[in-house]
Amino acid sequence: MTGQNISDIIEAYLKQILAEQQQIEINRSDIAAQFNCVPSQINYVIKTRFNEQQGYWVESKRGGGGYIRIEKLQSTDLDDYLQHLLELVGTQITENDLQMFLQQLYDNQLLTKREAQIMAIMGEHKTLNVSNQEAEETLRANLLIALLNSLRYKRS
Amino acid sequence: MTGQNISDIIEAYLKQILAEQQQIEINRSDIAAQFNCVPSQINYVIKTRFNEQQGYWVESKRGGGGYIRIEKLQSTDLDDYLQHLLELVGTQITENDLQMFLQQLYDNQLLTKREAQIMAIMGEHKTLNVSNQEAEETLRANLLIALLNSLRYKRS
DNA sequence: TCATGATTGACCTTCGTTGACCATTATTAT
DNA sequence: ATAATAATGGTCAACGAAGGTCAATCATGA
Repeated sequence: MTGQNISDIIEAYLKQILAEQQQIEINRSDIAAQFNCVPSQINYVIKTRFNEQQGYWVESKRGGGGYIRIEKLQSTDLDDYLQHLLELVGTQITENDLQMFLQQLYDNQLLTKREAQIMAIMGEHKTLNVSNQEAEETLRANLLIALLNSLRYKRS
Repeated sequence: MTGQNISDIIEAYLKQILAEQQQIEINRSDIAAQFNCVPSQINYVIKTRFNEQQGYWVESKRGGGGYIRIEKLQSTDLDDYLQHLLELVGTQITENDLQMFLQQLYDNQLLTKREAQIMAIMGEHKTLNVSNQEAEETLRANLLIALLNSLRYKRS
């Protein structure tokens, strides 16, 4: 939202295209030149903003005629999709990770905005208020897993 | 009341902007420099004068292009009722207690059926999965308290 | 005096930026 | 064919740029 840094601007640029295109294929050097940054910054943007937790699939090829392709994942089968997310969660997640998952669920209309906000608050550090960080992340993962499972089985 | 100390002055400054703006995004160092104080004083002001109890929502990001965003919340007309519920919660609650609270909230149309269901699942024994029963009930109370507080205000 | 709130600064965590070096693929010269 | 070379993208560690935490200290009013 608040694009002060280059990464945010590049993110916005790519997402604007992806809003209409489903997938995009870029040339790393070109984009880097266009936004006046080093090529590896593109990797940073992709890693932090277009990962699987956020619902994107990335493929690339090196060498002459190389490319980076970013694809917006769309769920054909709901159950497969949720199961896939469940696998991604693992046993521990950070507050930021949770944020990404919730955003994705909202984007895919599996949660309302309010539901996502409530879940975000449930997963906040200050809400959980446990001393041990490991325990906190485990607990947060448990909450998300329970949510995903509930979306899987109890649809109404 | 009137600003004798820097904290009051910074508070007044921010609230004056928020009187017209609904939300404000600041750069901690800039504000600190502007009021000739150390950056951490901004945190102090926010913590003591812009917390959730006082109807504000604060988000921040570190690193390059970081920010602190303060959002003014709109209190609902059911604030008194929610405060009353908050007093009832105490520090620990059982799964059954949680059920009753959620039913109340649903009956009063403060939660949708789905939202209540999600919250119930969050508070389940098997979701929280903590060994100690005291800890479990404390945690469950924390979740409910966070929910009630979030319902007290409306984000725009 | 003493309790409470305000101020300060040392140290920490997170996020973004950069560049050196690496790996893979396509093209061109032999 | 094979070997060099050019054209891509990938990784990673160092550094810089925010904001966060916490405990010590100071100030003030009851």
